Amino acid sequence: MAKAPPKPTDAELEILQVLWQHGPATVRTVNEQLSKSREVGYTTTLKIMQLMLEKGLVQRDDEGRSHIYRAAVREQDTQGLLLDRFVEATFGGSALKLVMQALGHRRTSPDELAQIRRLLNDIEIQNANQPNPNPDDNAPGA
Amino acid sequence: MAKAPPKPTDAELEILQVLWQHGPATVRTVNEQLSKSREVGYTTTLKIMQLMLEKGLVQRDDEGRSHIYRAAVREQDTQGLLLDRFVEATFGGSALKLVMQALGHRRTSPDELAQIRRLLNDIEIQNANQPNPNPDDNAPGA
DNA sequence: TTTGGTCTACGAAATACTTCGTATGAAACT
DNA sequence: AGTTTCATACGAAGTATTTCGTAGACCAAA
Repeated sequence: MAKAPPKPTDAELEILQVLWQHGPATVRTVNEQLSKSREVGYTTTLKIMQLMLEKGLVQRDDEGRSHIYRAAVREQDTQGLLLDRFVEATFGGSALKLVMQALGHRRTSPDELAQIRRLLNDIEIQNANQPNPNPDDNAPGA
Repeated sequence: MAKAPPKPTDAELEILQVLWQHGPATVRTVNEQLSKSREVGYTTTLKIMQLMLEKGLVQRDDEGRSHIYRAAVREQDTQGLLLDRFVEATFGGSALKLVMQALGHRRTSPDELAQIRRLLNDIEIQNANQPNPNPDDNAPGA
Protein backbone atom coordinates (compact mmCIF):
# COMPACT_ATOMS: atom_id res chain seq x y z
CA MET A 1 0.00 0.00 0.00
CA ALA A 2 1.25 3.42 -0.92
CA LYS A 3 2.02 5.84 1.84
CA ALA A 4 -0.72 8.25 2.70
CA PRO A 5 -0.24 11.71 1.22
CA PRO A 6 1.04 14.27 3.69
CA LYS A 7 -0.81 17.19 5.14
CA PRO A 8 -1.19 19.82 2.41
CA THR A 9 0.37 23.22 2.94
CA ASP A 10 -1.63 26.41 2.62
CA ALA A 11 -0.82 26.94 -1.02
CA GLU A 12 -1.58 23.32 -1.76
CA LEU A 13 -4.88 23.56 0.02
CA GLU A 14 -5.88 26.51 -2.11
CA ILE A 15 -5.29 24.43 -5.17
CA LEU A 16 -7.15 21.46 -3.77
CA GLN A 17 -10.12 23.71 -3.11
CA VAL A 18 -10.19 24.67 -6.75
CA LEU A 19 -9.94 21.07 -7.90
CA TRP A 20 -12.63 19.93 -5.51
CA GLN A 21 -15.01 22.60 -6.64
CA HIS A 22 -14.22 22.71 -10.29
CA GLY A 23 -13.27 19.13 -10.95
CA PRO A 24 -10.23 18.08 -13.00
CA ALA A 25 -8.49 21.06 -14.52
CA THR A 26 -5.37 22.30 -16.23
CA VAL A 27 -2.74 24.39 -14.52
CA ARG A 28 -3.99 27.38 -16.43
CA THR A 29 -7.52 26.98 -15.21
CA VAL A 30 -6.40 26.58 -11.63
CA ASN A 31 -4.15 29.57 -11.90
CA GLU A 32 -6.96 31.68 -13.26
CA GLN A 33 -9.16 30.73 -10.35
CA LEU A 34 -6.45 31.56 -7.86
CA SER A 35 -5.79 34.85 -9.58
CA LYS A 36 -9.30 35.96 -8.75
CA SER A 37 -8.41 36.30 -5.09
CA ARG A 38 -4.72 37.15 -5.23
CA GLU A 39 -1.89 37.68 -7.64
CA VAL A 40 0.07 34.55 -8.43
CA GLY A 41 2.39 33.68 -11.28
CA TYR A 42 1.62 30.85 -13.63
CA THR A 43 4.84 28.99 -13.00
CA THR A 44 4.29 29.28 -9.28
CA THR A 45 1.04 27.42 -9.56
CA LEU A 46 2.62 24.95 -11.94
CA LYS A 47 5.48 24.24 -9.59
CA ILE A 48 3.27 23.67 -6.62
CA MET A 49 1.05 21.34 -8.58
CA GLN A 50 4.09 19.40 -9.70
CA LEU A 51 5.18 19.03 -6.11
CA MET A 52 1.69 17.97 -5.17
CA LEU A 53 1.92 15.27 -7.79
CA GLU A 54 5.10 13.93 -6.23
CA LYS A 55 3.49 13.97 -2.82
CA GLY A 56 0.47 12.14 -4.10
CA LEU A 57 -1.98 14.93 -3.42
CA VAL A 58 -3.07 15.09 -7.04
CA GLN A 59 -3.00 12.80 -10.03
CA ARG A 60 -2.67 13.85 -13.59
CA ASP A 61 -3.56 12.81 -17.05
CA ASP A 62 -0.89 13.91 -19.49
CA GLU A 63 -2.41 12.98 -22.74
CA GLY A 64 -2.30 16.09 -24.79
CA ARG A 65 -0.03 19.03 -24.62
CA SER A 66 -1.42 20.35 -21.38
CA HIS A 67 -1.87 18.04 -18.46
CA ILE A 68 -5.12 17.56 -16.61
CA TYR A 69 -4.85 17.45 -12.84
CA ARG A 70 -7.37 15.98 -10.45
CA ALA A 71 -7.44 15.82 -6.67
CA ALA A 72 -6.12 12.51 -5.35
CA VAL A 73 -7.43 13.07 -1.84
CA ARG A 74 -11.03 13.47 -0.89
CA GLU A 75 -12.35 16.72 0.40
CA GLN A 76 -13.90 15.31 3.53
CA ASP A 77 -10.91 13.18 4.43
CA THR A 78 -8.55 16.08 4.04
CA GLN A 79 -10.72 18.49 5.95
CA GLY A 80 -11.05 15.91 8.69
CA LEU A 81 -7.31 15.42 8.90
CA LEU A 82 -6.63 19.12 9.05
CA LEU A 83 -9.41 19.64 11.52
CA ASP A 84 -7.93 17.08 13.87
CA ARG A 85 -4.58 18.80 13.84
CA PHE A 86 -6.14 22.18 14.24
CA VAL A 87 -8.30 21.17 17.17
CA GLU A 88 -5.29 19.64 18.79
CA ALA A 89 -3.00 22.61 18.25
CA THR A 90 -5.44 25.40 18.92
CA PHE A 91 -8.06 24.04 21.29
CA GLY A 92 -5.97 21.50 23.12
CA GLY A 93 -7.97 18.71 21.56
CA SER A 94 -11.42 19.89 22.60
CA ALA A 95 -13.80 19.78 19.66
CA LEU A 96 -16.46 21.20 21.91
CA LYS A 97 -14.48 24.36 22.50
CA LEU A 98 -13.98 24.71 18.80
CA VAL A 99 -17.67 24.45 18.05
CA MET A 100 -18.56 26.84 20.84
CA GLN A 101 -16.08 29.36 19.54
CA ALA A 102 -17.24 28.91 15.96
CA LEU A 103 -20.89 29.38 16.82
CA GLY A 104 -20.49 31.86 19.61
CA HIS A 105 -18.29 34.47 18.02
CA ARG A 106 -19.85 34.63 14.65
CA ARG A 107 -23.16 35.57 13.21
CA THR A 108 -24.87 32.34 12.30
CA SER A 109 -27.99 32.42 10.19
CA PRO A 110 -31.23 30.80 11.37
CA ASP A 111 -30.98 28.43 8.46
CA GLU A 112 -27.57 27.25 9.51
CA LEU A 113 -28.69 26.89 13.08
CA ALA A 114 -31.53 24.73 11.88
CA GLN A 115 -29.15 22.51 9.96
CA ILE A 116 -27.02 22.06 13.02
CA ARG A 117 -30.05 21.17 15.08
CA ARG A 118 -30.96 18.56 12.54
CA LEU A 119 -27.49 17.12 12.76
CA LEU A 120 -27.67 17.00 16.52
CA ASN A 121 -30.91 15.09 16.29
CA ASP A 122 -29.39 12.61 13.89
CA ILE A 123 -26.45 12.06 16.14
CA GLU A 124 -28.61 11.47 19.16
CA ILE A 125 -30.71 8.99 17.29
CA GLN A 126 -27.60 7.12 16.30
CA ASN A 127 -26.32 7.24 19.84
CA ALA A 128 -29.60 5.75 21.00
CA ASN A 129 -29.57 2.95 18.48
CA GLN A 130 -25.92 2.12 18.78
CA PRO A 131 -25.03 2.94 22.32
CA ASN A 132 -21.41 3.30 23.11
CA PRO A 133 -19.24 1.13 20.92
CA ASN A 134 -16.33 2.15 23.10
CA PRO A 135 -17.45 1.85 26.70
CA ASP A 136 -14.48 3.58 28.21
CA ASP A 137 -16.23 6.58 29.58
CA ASN A 138 -17.16 7.00 33.16
CA ALA A 139 -20.19 9.06 32.23
CA PRO A 140 -22.79 8.11 34.78
CA GLY A 141 -24.66 10.74 32.78
CA ALA A 142 -28.36 10.24 32.00
CA MET B 1 -2.01 52.06 19.27
CA ALA B 2 0.52 49.27 19.09
CA LYS B 3 0.36 46.92 16.16
CA ALA B 4 -1.57 43.75 16.81
CA PRO B 5 0.63 40.74 17.40
CA PRO B 6 0.87 38.42 14.42
CA LYS B 7 -0.61 34.99 14.06
CA PRO B 8 1.38 32.62 16.23
CA THR B 9 3.18 29.73 14.59
CA ASP B 10 2.68 26.14 15.71
CA ALA B 11 5.58 26.17 18.13
CA GLU B 12 4.46 29.49 19.50
CA LEU B 13 0.96 28.23 19.97
CA GLU B 14 2.22 25.30 22.00
CA ILE B 15 3.91 27.72 24.32
CA LEU B 16 0.88 29.95 24.56
CA GLN B 17 -1.19 26.93 25.54
CA VAL B 18 1.16 26.30 28.41
CA LEU B 19 1.08 29.90 29.54
CA TRP B 20 -2.70 30.08 29.30
CA GLN B 21 -3.15 26.98 31.35
CA HIS B 22 -0.37 27.38 33.80
CA GLY B 23 -0.21 31.12 34.14
CA PRO B 24 3.04 33.11 34.10
CA ALA B 25 6.06 30.85 34.02
CA THR B 26 9.78 30.64 33.45
CA VAL B 27 11.35 29.22 30.34
CA ARG B 28 12.32 26.16 32.31
CA THR B 29 8.79 25.49 33.43
CA VAL B 30 7.43 25.90 29.94
CA ASN B 31 10.12 23.66 28.56
CA GLU B 32 9.33 20.98 31.09
CA GLN B 33 5.69 21.05 30.12
CA LEU B 34 6.52 20.79 26.45
CA SER B 35 8.91 17.95 27.14
CA LYS B 36 6.04 15.87 28.41
CA SER B 37 4.67 15.49 24.91
CA ARG B 38 7.80 15.71 22.80
CA GLU B 39 11.52 16.15 23.02
CA VAL B 40 12.64 19.73 22.81
CA GLY B 41 15.86 21.44 23.83
CA TYR B 42 15.89 24.14 26.45
CA THR B 43 17.50 26.74 24.24
CA THR B 44 14.97 26.01 21.53
CA THR B 45 12.15 26.93 23.84
CA LEU B 46 14.09 29.92 25.07
CA LYS B 47 14.71 31.18 21.56
CA ILE B 48 11.12 30.89 20.53
CA MET B 49 9.95 32.67 23.62
CA GLN B 50 12.42 35.47 22.93
CA LEU B 51 11.04 35.81 19.44
CA MET B 52 7.54 35.81 20.84
CA LEU B 53 8.53 38.68 23.07
CA GLU B 54 9.68 40.70 20.07
CA LYS B 55 6.46 39.93 18.26
CA GLY B 56 4.41 40.98 21.24
CA LEU B 57 2.89 37.58 21.87
CA VAL B 58 4.23 37.44 25.41
CA GLN B 59 5.42 39.89 28.00
CA ARG B 60 8.05 39.27 30.57
CA ASP B 61 9.13 40.30 33.97
CA ASP B 62 12.89 40.16 34.32
CA GLU B 63 13.38 40.88 37.93
CA GLY B 64 15.47 38.07 39.24
CA ARG B 65 17.86 35.79 37.56
CA SER B 66 15.27 33.96 35.54
CA HIS B 67 12.63 35.84 33.64
CA ILE B 68 8.94 35.29 34.07
CA TYR B 69 6.91 35.17 30.90
CA ARG B 70 3.17 35.69 30.58
CA ALA B 71 0.84 35.53 27.59
CA ALA B 72 0.20 38.93 26.06
CA VAL B 73 -2.69 37.76 23.94
CA ARG B 74 -5.93 36.33 25.21
CA GLU B 75 -6.82 32.75 24.63
CA GLN B 76 -10.22 33.43 23.12
CA ASP B 77 -9.00 36.20 20.85
CA THR B 78 -6.20 34.08 19.53
CA GLN B 79 -8.35 31.04 19.01
CA GLY B 80 -10.86 33.18 17.19
CA LEU B 81 -8.23 34.63 14.92
CA LEU B 82 -6.82 31.25 14.07
CA LEU B 83 -10.25 29.81 13.61
CA ASP B 84 -11.13 32.47 11.07
CA ARG B 85 -8.07 31.71 9.03
CA PHE B 86 -8.61 28.01 9.31
CA VAL B 87 -12.23 28.15 8.24
CA GLU B 88 -11.23 30.29 5.31
CA ALA B 89 -8.37 28.08 4.20
CA THR B 90 -9.90 24.68 4.81
CA PHE B 91 -13.64 25.10 4.49
CA GLY B 92 -13.75 27.93 2.01
CA GLY B 93 -15.14 30.23 4.65
CA SER B 94 -18.10 28.09 5.69
CA ALA B 95 -18.29 27.81 9.44
CA LEU B 96 -21.26 25.56 8.98
CA LYS B 97 -19.21 23.00 7.12
CA LEU B 98 -16.63 23.11 9.84
CA VAL B 99 -19.15 22.45 12.55
CA MET B 100 -20.79 19.69 10.58
CA GLN B 101 -17.46 18.02 10.04
CA ALA B 102 -16.46 18.45 13.67
CA LEU B 103 -19.68 16.99 14.97
CA GLY B 104 -20.30 14.46 12.26
CA HIS B 105 -17.01 12.64 12.12
CA ARG B 106 -16.29 12.36 15.76
CA ARG B 107 -17.86 10.72 18.73
CA THR B 108 -19.57 13.46 20.65
CA SER B 109 -20.84 12.75 24.12
CA PRO B 110 -24.46 13.41 25.13
CA ASP B 111 -23.20 15.98 27.55
CA GLU B 112 -21.41 17.90 24.85
CA LEU B 113 -24.40 17.69 22.58
CA ALA B 114 -26.48 19.16 25.36
CA GLN B 115 -24.09 22.05 25.76
CA ILE B 116 -24.25 22.78 22.08
CA ARG B 117 -28.04 22.70 22.16
CA ARG B 118 -27.98 25.17 24.98
CA LEU B 119 -25.74 27.44 22.97
CA LEU B 120 -28.04 27.19 19.97
CA ASN B 121 -30.95 28.23 22.14
CA ASP B 122 -29.07 31.21 23.43
CA ILE B 123 -28.16 32.30 19.96
CA GLU B 124 -31.71 32.02 18.70
CA ILE B 125 -32.99 34.04 21.59
CA GLN B 126 -30.49 36.73 20.80
CA ASN B 127 -31.39 36.63 17.14
CA ALA B 128 -35.03 37.06 18.07
CA ASN B 129 -34.39 40.01 20.35
CA GLN B 130 -31.87 41.72 18.17
CA PRO B 131 -32.51 40.80 14.56
CA ASN B 132 -29.55 42.81 13.44
CA PRO B 133 -28.71 41.90 9.86
CA ASN B 134 -26.15 44.66 9.49
CA PRO B 135 -23.83 44.49 12.47
CA ASP B 136 -22.42 47.96 12.42
CA ASP B 137 -22.97 48.41 16.09
CA ASN B 138 -20.31 50.07 18.16
CA ALA B 139 -21.07 47.91 21.13
CA PRO B 140 -22.43 50.28 23.78
CA GLY B 141 -20.55 48.28 26.36
CA ALA B 142 -23.63 46.94 28.13
C1' DT C 1 10.34 26.86 -42.42
C1' DT C 2 10.12 30.63 -39.51
C1' DT C 3 7.65 32.99 -35.90
C1' DG C 4 4.81 33.46 -31.94
C1' DG C 5 2.14 31.51 -28.39
C1' DT C 6 1.65 28.11 -24.81
C1' DC C 7 3.15 24.36 -22.39
C1' DT C 8 6.34 21.63 -19.00
C1' DA C 9 10.66 21.08 -16.41
C1' DC C 10 13.96 22.66 -13.50
C1' DG C 11 17.12 25.47 -10.78
C1' DA C 12 17.50 28.60 -7.45
C1' DA C 13 16.46 32.66 -4.60
C1' DA C 14 13.60 34.56 -0.86
C1' DT C 15 11.21 33.80 3.22
C1' DA C 16 9.75 31.72 7.44
C1' DC C 17 10.24 28.52 11.06
C1' DT C 18 12.69 25.44 14.11
C1' DT C 19 16.58 23.80 16.23
C1' DC C 20 20.70 23.93 18.74
C1' DG C 21 25.77 25.13 19.88
C1' DT C 22 28.44 28.27 22.19
C1' DA C 23 29.55 32.47 24.77
C1' DT C 24 28.89 34.89 28.79
C1' DG C 25 27.44 36.31 33.28
C1' DA C 26 25.35 35.71 37.88
C1' DA C 27 24.50 32.98 41.78
C1' DA C 28 25.42 29.13 44.88
C1' DC C 29 28.34 26.04 46.99
C1' DT C 30 32.85 24.47 49.16
C1' DA D 1 38.55 32.51 45.65
C1' DG D 2 37.59 28.68 42.76
C1' DT D 3 34.26 25.64 40.78
C1' DT D 4 29.89 24.18 39.46
C1' DT D 5 25.29 25.28 38.10
C1' DC D 6 21.92 27.57 35.66
C1' DA D 7 20.32 31.49 33.39
C1' DT D 8 20.13 34.61 28.97
C1' DA D 9 21.79 36.11 24.37
C1' DC D 10 22.97 35.32 19.92
C1' DG D 11 24.63 33.32 15.63
C1' DA D 12 23.90 30.11 12.42
C1' DA D 13 22.56 25.80 10.32
C1' DG D 14 18.71 22.82 8.83
C1' DT D 15 14.22 22.39 6.89
C1' DA D 16 9.96 23.61 4.60
C1' DT D 17 7.46 26.59 1.70
C1' DT D 18 6.70 29.85 -1.83
C1' DT D 19 8.03 32.32 -5.65
C1' DC D 20 9.68 33.05 -10.17
C1' DG D 21 13.15 33.17 -14.16
C1' DT D 22 14.70 30.71 -17.94
C1' DA D 23 15.22 26.92 -21.12
C1' DG D 24 13.40 23.74 -24.19
C1' DA D 25 9.42 21.29 -26.54
C1' DC D 26 5.39 21.50 -29.25
C1' DC D 27 1.98 23.32 -32.27
C1' DA D 28 -0.28 26.25 -35.48
C1' DA D 29 -0.44 30.08 -38.58
C1' DA D 30 1.81 32.82 -42.01
